[in-house]
Amino acid sequence: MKDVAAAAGVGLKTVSRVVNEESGVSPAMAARVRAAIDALGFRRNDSARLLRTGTTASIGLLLEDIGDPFSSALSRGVEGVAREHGSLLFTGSSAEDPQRERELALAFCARRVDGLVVVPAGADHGYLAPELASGTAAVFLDRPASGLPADAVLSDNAGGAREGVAHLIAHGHRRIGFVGDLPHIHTGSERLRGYRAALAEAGLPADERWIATGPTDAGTVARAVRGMLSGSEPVTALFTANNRVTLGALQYLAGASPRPALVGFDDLELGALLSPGLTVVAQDPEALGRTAARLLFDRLGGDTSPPQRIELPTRLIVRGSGEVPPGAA
Amino acid sequence: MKDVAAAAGVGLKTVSRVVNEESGVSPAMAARVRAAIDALGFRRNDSARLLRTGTTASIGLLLEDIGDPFSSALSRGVEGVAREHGSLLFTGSSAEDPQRERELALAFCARRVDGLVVVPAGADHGYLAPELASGTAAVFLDRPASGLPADAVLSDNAGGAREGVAHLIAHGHRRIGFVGDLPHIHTGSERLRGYRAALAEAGLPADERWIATGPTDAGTVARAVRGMLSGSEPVTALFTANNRVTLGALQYLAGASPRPALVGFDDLELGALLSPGLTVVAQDPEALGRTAARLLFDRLGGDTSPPQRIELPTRLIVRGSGEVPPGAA
DNA sequence: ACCCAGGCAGACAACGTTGTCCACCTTCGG
DNA sequence: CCGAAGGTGGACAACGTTGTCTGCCTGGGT
Repeated sequence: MKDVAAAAGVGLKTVSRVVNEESGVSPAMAARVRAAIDALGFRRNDSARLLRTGTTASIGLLLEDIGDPFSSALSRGVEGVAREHGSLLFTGSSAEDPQRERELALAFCARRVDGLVVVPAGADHGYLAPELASGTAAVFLDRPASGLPADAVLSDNAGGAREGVAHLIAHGHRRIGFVGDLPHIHTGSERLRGYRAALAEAGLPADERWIATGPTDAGTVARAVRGMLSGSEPVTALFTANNRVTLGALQYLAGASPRPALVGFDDLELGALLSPGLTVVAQDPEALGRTAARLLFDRLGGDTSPPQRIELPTRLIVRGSGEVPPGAA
Repeated sequence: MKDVAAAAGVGLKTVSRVVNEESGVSPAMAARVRAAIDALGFRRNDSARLLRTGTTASIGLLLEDIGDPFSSALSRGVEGVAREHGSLLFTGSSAEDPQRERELALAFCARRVDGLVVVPAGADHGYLAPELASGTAAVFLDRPASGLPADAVLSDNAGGAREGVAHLIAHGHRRIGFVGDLPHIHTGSERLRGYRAALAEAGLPADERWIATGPTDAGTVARAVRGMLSGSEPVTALFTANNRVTLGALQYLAGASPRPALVGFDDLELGALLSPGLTVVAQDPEALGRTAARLLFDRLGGDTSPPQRIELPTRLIVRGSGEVPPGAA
């Protein structure tokens, strides 16, 4: 910028004025400065600008795994809103590792992002308290924060799971397996709660042999499903509590006959094209992302009302996998 | 930082030394400084630090659409490598809009990212020349840059398409439709080239009625497929040139009987579970992302060899959709 | 012709950090 | 006991930009 000023034979501040399109510069002078800018290939250094002005026009998005369809849909929602606000987006994946989550969140804060949207992996977010105190906004997404009063945008996990399981019960299933996340993951425990609620409402027992909460890799899921389908009282239906579990179960069950009925939480890209069709409890991850980002920018805009918890409804999409199985009832 | 120095009763530079774990500070003093840091909840401002040191430890990733499974897999690959290098990741989606791509790229550069990984949407990347000249590294991903000598990491689009179409020909198909991207998109035209090559090798004509290159939304794809399946010489097989087209075609064809044979470029999450199974030409998007990011960090590390074009192989995954259809041959 | 007002340009400090340089104090050897 | 060397802490400038303030110059009004 100094070079530009020298080249154009003007003062530093005049160049700044031209770059920022401030009034108070004669057209002739502005043209001369612009010519110098083009000649030198000058670009304003936004880092310095933002250091001076105190804002960064950027937010951090902390996901579980950017490669997962659910995360990437969240991401799309957040990005759209960030764009509307002229904000750039830092993205990072925690891979469900609390330590990694913390490192990334603090790295974002050290860059002085204006705000954070966090899909929490860890169990304690107290480490963010100093950051929030110093003015960084934060909204938690998909799961609430623990140990910190903060905004959260969630799906109706328990309600959705309950509806999905009730759908299976309505079709005559009495022995329904649940395969889901580790219990310390909020969405996993909420969906399990919904599962139990649906069984309780129907007066059915919740046999612990039919409940698997563990890692969601394909192997673990396959073992869990195999276990539930064998023995003296095999399940006739499965409720799979997230997209990875559903996928793992479908892969294991491919070609199995008779295939147990299956209802999954989260829709899959090709869900409608499978035969039999895949009934799911669908979330709208893009809307989740948008809602969280809007809330964040509201906070950045000065909204100081108490922390909110926004719960978005789920939607049961019935695709005909609820047939009464042979031997049920 | 000033406050910390005052609170600890030491000089500014001493605090800096403690924060950066430099030698030359007595343990007692360091402890006193650390106590003050904790008491005040101080965090180093990396923006200022990076302004002073001249690096930013961040790279920009410019995608077509972060919500697309292909893009998000690229993203995962890039993120992993960035993490290894201690770099943070700016992400943005161009939505195939050249203007938007340019805005984002320049915004990243104004933030002085160390480098860019770009999935190009535009036709001319000359606007990046000044940035590259001033030291920003750039690697193009999935499609090459135009009007700029720069590194590119691509899939073997033509070869993969050729293999996929040859597979259909080997199974007796003579009238094979091609549904793909607009011709100005590099991957689209390369895959079309591969399609034509396979036909030519087999001595088959390439009827323009069987070639559709247009937007890839479900409606357009459905219309194209319908057109190819009607008339006096309907196609007996389809080659769908990317994941969105494949999805659109599958949705349109759901329940159609007899379903034409289908080979798609890009694997789908549930591809193996469809019946009939979906044969695809699979790319490895995560490896594409990793390769591009590695190349970028090589450049940042001082590699000044001439621009490279790295082409990753594709892999034909046969899942039994190549049956000889009635009336073919 | 003179004065005042207003528009426009430039000097200067500051954002928060790090690199350079210097000064002090301690300690050890002669 | 003195001198020198080494180790430790602090003052200052600079990174590239913007906000504030001052001052010049021009034009119009009396």
